[in-house]
Amino acid sequence: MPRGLCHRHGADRPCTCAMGNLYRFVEPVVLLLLKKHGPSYGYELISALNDHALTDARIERAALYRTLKQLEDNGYVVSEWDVSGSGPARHVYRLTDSGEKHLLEWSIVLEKLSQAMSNFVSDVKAQ
Amino acid sequence: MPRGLCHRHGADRPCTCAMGNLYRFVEPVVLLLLKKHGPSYGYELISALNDHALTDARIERAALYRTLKQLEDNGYVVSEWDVSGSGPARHVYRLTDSGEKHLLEWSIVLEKLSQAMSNFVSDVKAQ
DNA sequence: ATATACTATATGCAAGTTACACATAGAGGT
DNA sequence: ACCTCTATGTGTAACTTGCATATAGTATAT
Repeated sequence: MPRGLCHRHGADRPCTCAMGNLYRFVEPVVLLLLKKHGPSYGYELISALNDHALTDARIERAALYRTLKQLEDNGYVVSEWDVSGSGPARHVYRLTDSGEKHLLEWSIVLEKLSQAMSNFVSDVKAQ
Repeated sequence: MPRGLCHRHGADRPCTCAMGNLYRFVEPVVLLLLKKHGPSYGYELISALNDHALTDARIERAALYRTLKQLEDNGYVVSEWDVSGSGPARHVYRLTDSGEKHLLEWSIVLEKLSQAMSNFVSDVKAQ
């Protein structure tokens, strides 16, 4: 990061920049974007990702490309090269059935986590 | 972890075990416990921590001791040694004013994150 | 006496993660 | 020739973490 020092938002307000990329939940958001908008590629996903991200941190390109590779290694997406358009070839990823299941699992995990966080916040406010 | 393989819950249900310790939000939960129950020490905190954790993952002792040290390095807690009881000395931590502020910052971050996750879950269900 | 169980704190390390920088390359405009 | 935009990746030092290990005080049973 380096952790604990945010260059983007400064020291004047709390932000999630001190959390790692896993904390930014890149994986589930990519899975959802692929489900909602169909097959896509890194360069296109990066802007959508920053619009739909769960935290206020900017998603690194490097993190996204590595996440996509990892998703493919795990069988959650499959990819092919699109050389039809002009400009550099696009590495296009498509969600698999396994990936859809994985998205639902993420949904369950995040629903519980959301509730737990909400309870935590109430607990803090009650003090 | 190793990430992506949960030995505790098996492969049959989604869990948060594949997330790292940062994901388990050890820091804010420790801060809240110290605020609610007053000064405490690692061995006592570890069980309370596992009861109040935001995720279903077991909090590692090593992670807790390192978190406590880090909190002290950042001025969010101060510590002293309690040698009054029987048994080994206890490293007792107490929340500082700065630590209370930090807890409130965490609360803001987690409130936003909770809402974002909740929206994400609705979005998944809408598909 | 000695074994073992519980309390309590902490470090060592291999494996994994990440923020930032860097490398590569196609196409279009000036 | 040079710049800009599109597009995909890798290199690496610094950091994080899961698991094992080290240390040590006290109590209870054998």
